[in-house]
Amino acid sequence: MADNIPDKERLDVRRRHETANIFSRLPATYAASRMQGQRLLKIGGLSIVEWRILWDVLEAGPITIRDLAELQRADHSQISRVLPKMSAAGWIELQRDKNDGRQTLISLTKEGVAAYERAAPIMAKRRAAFRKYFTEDEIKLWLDLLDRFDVFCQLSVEDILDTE
Amino acid sequence: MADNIPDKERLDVRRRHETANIFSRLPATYAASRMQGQRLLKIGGLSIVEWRILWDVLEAGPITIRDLAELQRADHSQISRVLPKMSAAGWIELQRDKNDGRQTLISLTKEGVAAYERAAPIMAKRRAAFRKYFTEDEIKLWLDLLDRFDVFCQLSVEDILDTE
DNA sequence: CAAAATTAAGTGACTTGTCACGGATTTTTT
DNA sequence: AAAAAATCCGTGACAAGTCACTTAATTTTG
Repeated sequence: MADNIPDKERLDVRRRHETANIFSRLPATYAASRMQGQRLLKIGGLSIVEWRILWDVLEAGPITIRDLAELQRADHSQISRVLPKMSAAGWIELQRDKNDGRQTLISLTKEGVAAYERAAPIMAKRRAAFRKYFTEDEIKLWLDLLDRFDVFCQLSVEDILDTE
Repeated sequence: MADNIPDKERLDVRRRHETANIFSRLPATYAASRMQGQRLLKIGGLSIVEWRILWDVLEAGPITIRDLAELQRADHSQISRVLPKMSAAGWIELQRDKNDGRQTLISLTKEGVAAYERAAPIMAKRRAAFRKYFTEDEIKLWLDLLDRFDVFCQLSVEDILDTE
């Protein structure tokens, strides 16, 4: 702690360390991406969670909450919590599955499709802009890193403690 | 919507699309990483925010809230909010900067160093495990992608809408 | 077939993260 | 030197995400 190195330099050193640490970078980068998404979706009056649901239901619906959560690699509670609001807005219809009474099937209404279509071109432009910043190969490489990182993140506390 | 493609296949198609979409992957991946971090820090009785603060203050302190936030690329409010609790726990000392009365200088107490040292070896093991999953070059490449993605995320709504 | 185990969904409680705004202090401009 | 602008920090309000627990329904097992 009580080094003789000037404060300014210790700050710079620390900044370089933080910059080179993937674990430090991820939260900030994801937050920035999320904020950008929120700003873009605000134009169409959607939240991120709503947008994801509309898109997935449009492409793969009618669909259960469970399957939606799996598609989005997210906890089902996140979806479950937003549905009443989306239903009240008239975007989706919820109906109990006749074959399996535990499940709820989500389908889009015309208003839901309209809500989707308000946001979709904007989000498509975002992806187009993204592809101007990164080549096809770079994206593939990145996805591969994410695949492997997902595996790493499944390591349990014991796995980590047993390292080395 | 009313395609003739079976539901199962549409789900698979959608899953592949989600899997290949960086914007879809980031939230899940970051969430998984954060959860792993939380589980590891729980052993030492720390939250993520607390851990980051302890580490940065140890390496670069005494330091202001502003500088801490900049190091972590996070909003100052996140740090500001946790400090009273950490001060009450006896880990840090807060004192108003004599040169600039707006600023608060954060420094570690002995108990703060002890709290850091309870978590540090565990987190070091995590980074060691991480380096077994990814080579030095891959990490460099990933950091470069993140650097460029950060630039992309700074694009304003207008920038995005002007695309193409 | 009854009992036990699993699964789907809803909900409470929490963490991590942002933005916006106000009050106090410092710095810059005129 | 006074006025204006900028900066630091605290706080309220919110979004996105998790886990743990409950209830209801279905499947599996004995």
